[in-house]
Amino acid sequence: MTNDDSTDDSSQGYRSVTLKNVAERAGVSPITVSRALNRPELVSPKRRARVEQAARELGYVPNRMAGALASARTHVIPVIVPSLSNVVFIEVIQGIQEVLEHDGYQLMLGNTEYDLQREQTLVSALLGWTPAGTILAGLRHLDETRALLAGWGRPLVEIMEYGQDCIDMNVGLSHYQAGASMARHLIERGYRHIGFVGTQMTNDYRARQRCDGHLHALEEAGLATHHVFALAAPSTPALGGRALLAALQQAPELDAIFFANDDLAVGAILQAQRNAIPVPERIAIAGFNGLSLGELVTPQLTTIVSPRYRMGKMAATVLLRRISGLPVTPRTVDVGFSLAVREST
Amino acid sequence: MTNDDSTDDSSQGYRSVTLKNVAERAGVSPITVSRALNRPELVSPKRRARVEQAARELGYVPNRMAGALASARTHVIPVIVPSLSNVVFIEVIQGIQEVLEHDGYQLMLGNTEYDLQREQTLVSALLGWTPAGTILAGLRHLDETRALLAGWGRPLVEIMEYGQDCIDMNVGLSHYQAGASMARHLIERGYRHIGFVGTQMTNDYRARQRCDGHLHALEEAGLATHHVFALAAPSTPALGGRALLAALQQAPELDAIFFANDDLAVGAILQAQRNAIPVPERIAIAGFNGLSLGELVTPQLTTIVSPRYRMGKMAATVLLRRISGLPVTPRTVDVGFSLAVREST
DNA sequence: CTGAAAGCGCTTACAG
DNA sequence: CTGAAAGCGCTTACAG
Repeated sequence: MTNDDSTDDSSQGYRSVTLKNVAERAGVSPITVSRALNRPELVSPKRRARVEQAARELGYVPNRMAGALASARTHVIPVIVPSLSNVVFIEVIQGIQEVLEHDGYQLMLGNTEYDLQREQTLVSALLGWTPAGTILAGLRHLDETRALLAGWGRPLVEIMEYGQDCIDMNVGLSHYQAGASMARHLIERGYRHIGFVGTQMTNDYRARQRCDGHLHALEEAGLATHHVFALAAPSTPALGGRALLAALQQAPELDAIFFANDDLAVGAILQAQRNAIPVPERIAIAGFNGLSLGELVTPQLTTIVSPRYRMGKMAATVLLRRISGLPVTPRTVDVGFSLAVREST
Repeated sequence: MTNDDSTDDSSQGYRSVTLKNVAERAGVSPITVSRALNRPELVSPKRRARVEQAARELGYVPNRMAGALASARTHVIPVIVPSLSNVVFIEVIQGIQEVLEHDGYQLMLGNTEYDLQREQTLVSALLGWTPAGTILAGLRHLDETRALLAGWGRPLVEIMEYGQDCIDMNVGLSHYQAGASMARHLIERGYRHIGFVGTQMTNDYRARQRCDGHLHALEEAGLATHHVFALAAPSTPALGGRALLAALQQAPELDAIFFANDDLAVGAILQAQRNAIPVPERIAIAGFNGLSLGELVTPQLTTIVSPRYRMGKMAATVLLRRISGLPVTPRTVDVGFSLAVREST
């Protein structure tokens, strides 16, 4: 069923109920309608009621484009992440969304798929919405992107990782330290042949940072550091399972594997179970993220817990503070991480 | 570090490079700039080059608000879903996003949290962006919402479920039939005391439809239909595990449980493993969705596979067809489902 | 192929 | 408390 009501609807040239229509119906000027709707305290109760009724009767929906253009301000916040397949980003987005929505801001989602060139295109397109501020995953961007954002002059939060050199504000954690922390745990437990399995490490430089931290810790302990397995496909439990088997075949001396994330690690545990490989006796398994699934598998997964939801909320909160002109100090926040030692190591 | 460059940046009254600025720099009229950027074939190569260079030098980003207002058309598509915690919606969104982005449309995300009143608020707010079309999860809405959308006059696709009474277009599957299909499978396998476990069934009426279909099939087979466990919290594997134990305690005669989704069912399998409850010998377990994790757990999960990603792509595709004025027949598509019989039943 | 004029729907100072 | 005027940055016919 198509619908052809009220106004002239030529499918493209469709124009809906406007401020002016409401004004006519309420018998006031357009400007009074605008005020009655946006700053009701400035309008007499009587007229306000008339306007509100007229708006309701007409099914008036304010045109945000016009409002934004006239006021040179919007309630749009682009949020640009490298992936949606990873639950981690979903949780961050949920934290952000909750805060934004509470204050009447609309999230606009961009997905770079770990491609900095796509990020550049997205940033440039989204700035065309004259957003009030922006949230961007990561601290690494093309020079062009950095320049664009630096010259933009509105609040910006870079999230996920913590480091120097942010453009405006930064809320994240050190992936290098997280990697080192897990490696030290494995070393303390007595493992001596520790491998690392990651995916898409060329583009996912945060996973690479965890790997680097891990390698650094191994080196410090005088252990071999050449057991790094880098896979091309996106992380899934199934891939983790296959990677476990492949790694054990290629390097039977391995006694522990640190997976770049919990998706892979959980898959490895499930695969080990299928193949009757004792974990952690034959091979210890560790992950990164702290997904709840890790507590349900047997053995339960040792992992590093990152405060994703909280990071999202915090990023949105400092952004909105800056947007409303309030001071934000410090400009950078390390949300940290914690090591959850469970049964798999 | 804050940035204060170029233009006057009073943080709110900030205005950026405009068409006019580019025109001045290129030594042409604004209208030529607009054309050079939007319909380059209408402009002489020489001027076009001048314009493009000026735009690049100035870092010009077109103001979409102004463009939208002037042309009465946007490239915005709101996508409204009931939840982001559920991977299912993420996959649908990915499918949609891929198609939209390819055609230069921007997805605007709304999350109702299974609350029809919130849906109404969101729809009304998002229509203010004068979107080119809309994608909305579900066929049930408040009367107010239906009226608003029916009067709106632009293309709309309702997704996830298939049924009569869509407002404009519909791409989905029958949850009632899916539920019945799984129940019949369990009956064929010889199970006679079959329970159903679902969460938030008051609001998640698609889960309720699966339950209804399941109950109908049991009734047809002359089996008891009173083993329905409705939980209040959102679905997680952990909750599924707890629900399994609770159900077996309350109704020890149960020999099979159909979980409303794979999140719950996978958790139940993992929990059974921990508690050494043989699956399917003591209790058969089935799910709904076809998440890949179901193939990794032991025993592998019997489930119903829904084509989420494909549904998302299809919905976006028919929407864009309608937006560009092409005919779409039929207006409703049943994407179907398939029963994946694995080890857990 | 190029430009002057009008207008999209709203808000912002500015007067009353 | 209320309204007339100007303008936000762009595009759309309409003339040349």
